[in-house]
Order: sequence, then C-alpha cells, then structure tokens
Amino acid sequence: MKTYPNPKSPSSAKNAATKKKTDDPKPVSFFDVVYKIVRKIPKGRVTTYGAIAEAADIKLTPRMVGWAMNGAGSANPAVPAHRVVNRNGELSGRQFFPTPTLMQELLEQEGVTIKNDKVSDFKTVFWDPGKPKTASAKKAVKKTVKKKA
DNA sequence: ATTATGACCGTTG
DNA sequence: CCAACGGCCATAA
Repeated sequence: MKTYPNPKSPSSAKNAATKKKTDDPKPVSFFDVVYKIVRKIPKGRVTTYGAIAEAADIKLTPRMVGWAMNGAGSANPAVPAHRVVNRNGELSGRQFFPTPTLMQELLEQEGVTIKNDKVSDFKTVFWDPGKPKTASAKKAVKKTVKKKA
C-alpha cells in the first residue's frame, strides 16, 4: 500500500451511517449491504468475501467486500470483520485490525480453532450467507463442482 | 475523464 | 504442484 489514500476516510463509514456529500444518488452505500451480511454471521462461524459478494447479489466483487470492511471498524454497530476470511480460510484481514492478533483472539473466543493464522475446520465453521432469492438457482450450480484440477 | 490500487477469486502457464 | 495474470467494481488522486 504505497499510495494508500484513506479507506476509513469520512467518505466511507461515515457515509454509511450518515449521508455526506459524496453520496447523493445512492441512499445507502454498498458498505451497508456488506455490513448487513457480516452482522448476520452466527457466532463461531466464518464466511468468505466471495460468499458475501454473492450474497450481495454479485453486485460487488470480493475486493469491494474487503474494502468495505475497512470502514467496519467505524461502522455502527461494529461489524464482526474477524469472522470474514478469504476463500483459503486465512485471516488475511488480521493485519488491518487494531492488533494483528485480535482477529485470531476473537475467533478463538467464539470457539473457532485457528491454526497458523488459518481456520482449522474452515469448511465446518464456514457459514454461507445464503441467497434468499437465488436460492433455487443455487441448486443448479451443484456444489459437487468442487473438483479443481 | 483517466490511472492506479485493493482484507479476492479463478484460470492459465 | 506452485507462480503469475487478469477480471471484477469502487474509491482516491
């Protein structure tokens, strides 16, 4: 992050709660969507950015999810960003927490086992936000497609 | 308006 | 199997 601007700038989290100047056309920023989903994550459960993105209706990309989490710390109520990991189950965002170890600590407190900064039973503790509308379409995708190469 | 970056993901080499 | 690249949408300069 060389030219890292300022993600938690007033135009991010602040906007989510209180509309400022940079958001007129949109009543709510896409941050709110992410926050809402993340807050839905049950305790002791984790999810991936991609899952959140899909839960958001694919309107966003995993990257935007992570970017939105930047304002999570300033969001109200606080967003359990520690329950959000990448598809590899790694605590990629731990570095962005007040303390790099805080994310792991929180997860362990909830009963999630962390191994080498990664979720042990990631697939087990993994929680899918679920797509209410595209629920039926989800079946068509068949999860058995897990095979990689 | 254009360029560059990002708490990612999937495919290609 | 491991490494590298591009794609995706949004924000900041």
